[in-house]
Amino acid sequence: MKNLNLSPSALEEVPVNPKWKRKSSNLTDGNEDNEELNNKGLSLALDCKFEPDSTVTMKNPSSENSFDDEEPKEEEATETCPPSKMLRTTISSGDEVLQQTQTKKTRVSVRTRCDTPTMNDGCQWRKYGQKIAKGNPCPRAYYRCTVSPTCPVRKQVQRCAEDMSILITTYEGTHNHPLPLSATAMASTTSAAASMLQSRSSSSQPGLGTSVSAPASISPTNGLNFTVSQNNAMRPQQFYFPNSSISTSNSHPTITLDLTAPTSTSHFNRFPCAPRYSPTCLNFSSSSSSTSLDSNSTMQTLWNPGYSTYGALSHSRNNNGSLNNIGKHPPQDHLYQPQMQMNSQTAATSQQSLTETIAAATKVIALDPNFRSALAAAITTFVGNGVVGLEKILV
DNA sequence: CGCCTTTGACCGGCGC
DNA sequence: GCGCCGGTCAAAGGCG
Repeated sequence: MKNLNLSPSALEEVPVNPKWKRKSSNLTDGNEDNEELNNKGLSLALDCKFEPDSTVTMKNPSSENSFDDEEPKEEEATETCPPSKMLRTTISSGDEVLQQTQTKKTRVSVRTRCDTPTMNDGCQWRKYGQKIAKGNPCPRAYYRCTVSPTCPVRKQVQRCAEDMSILITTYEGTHNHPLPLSATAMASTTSAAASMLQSRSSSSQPGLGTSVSAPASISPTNGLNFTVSQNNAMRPQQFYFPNSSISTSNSHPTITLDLTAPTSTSHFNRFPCAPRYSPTCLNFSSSSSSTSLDSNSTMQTLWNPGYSTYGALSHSRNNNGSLNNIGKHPPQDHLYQPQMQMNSQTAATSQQSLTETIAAATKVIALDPNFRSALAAAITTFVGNGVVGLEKILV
């Protein structure tokens, strides 16, 4: 069995620019906290496990095709594979597909409406390149996470060619360091989504006590449906991610979380009350430790589409969403959260997991109720009142 | 002065 | 083998 354990030691594959080390030294304040968190096992690093012996692979030709037909934008925006590539993937033997999955990093692409160059996800990024991608006049910017000099996480930011107001942020890799609370919303969600994507190739995850009981599927309404069960004692949890997709590119399996306003009313049929969120900068900040998803205020602070407390702090000289003063303890940053917000129903279960071992909680962060809550947060932030509908879906 | 962004060059993968 | 393209590097310049 091969595990792609994204522990810090396993993440040395990314060359480290010496400059980052200098930079990291400036983050001592934050890192000290991080180290403390590490001791507490509160790292957001995920165990991304792949099960070679799994009979479930990434391929899902019918659903992918159906999706691609309905949302062609994804191709140019998130490097979704062209038909030829997809064919190459889908016709490959299971071993080959799996091999590719193991050797290629999973990407999580988030489509949002954002007026600013990048959305503020609470993490600290350094731009290291910019390219004009084919098929899109808007340049694609490349960022590295600079919170930790060894952090392998990278993100690509690009405007949608069809709609300049849509910002496509693609995350790759998993943070190998604790994040400030303000960054955990996005990090957890993307990591969870990536893990979910990877879980599609795994029918079970021994040791985690969590399994994806059914492979994710693409709903007729361009949404992601997938079910996660835990410990067999927990009721299977079904997720629905509207406007989202999974793409198994030959190079990078990508999951796309489309958080933009519905381009088609059918996309949000499950969220009839969904308001059109503010087209302002996304702010993946959170100052809340609420345990209820039913609270609109909670969701408004988590992945707040408007400017909240953290957003005001982060508008420094680089408006790319990075946090120059990340180590200066924004009001809520000291409140590191091992868990994302969760609804009351899942709180008990997740807390039980936490009490077992924090390490285990870290591992299951993606497939645990955290996953649920993180994704729920993402959804509910943008659908606002739709949280009720989401709750129904999740239950 | 240190750190950042910018930007052209370079490299590797992939398709033809 | 060649060219295209995505991704990365690194020098140069700007900013606080």
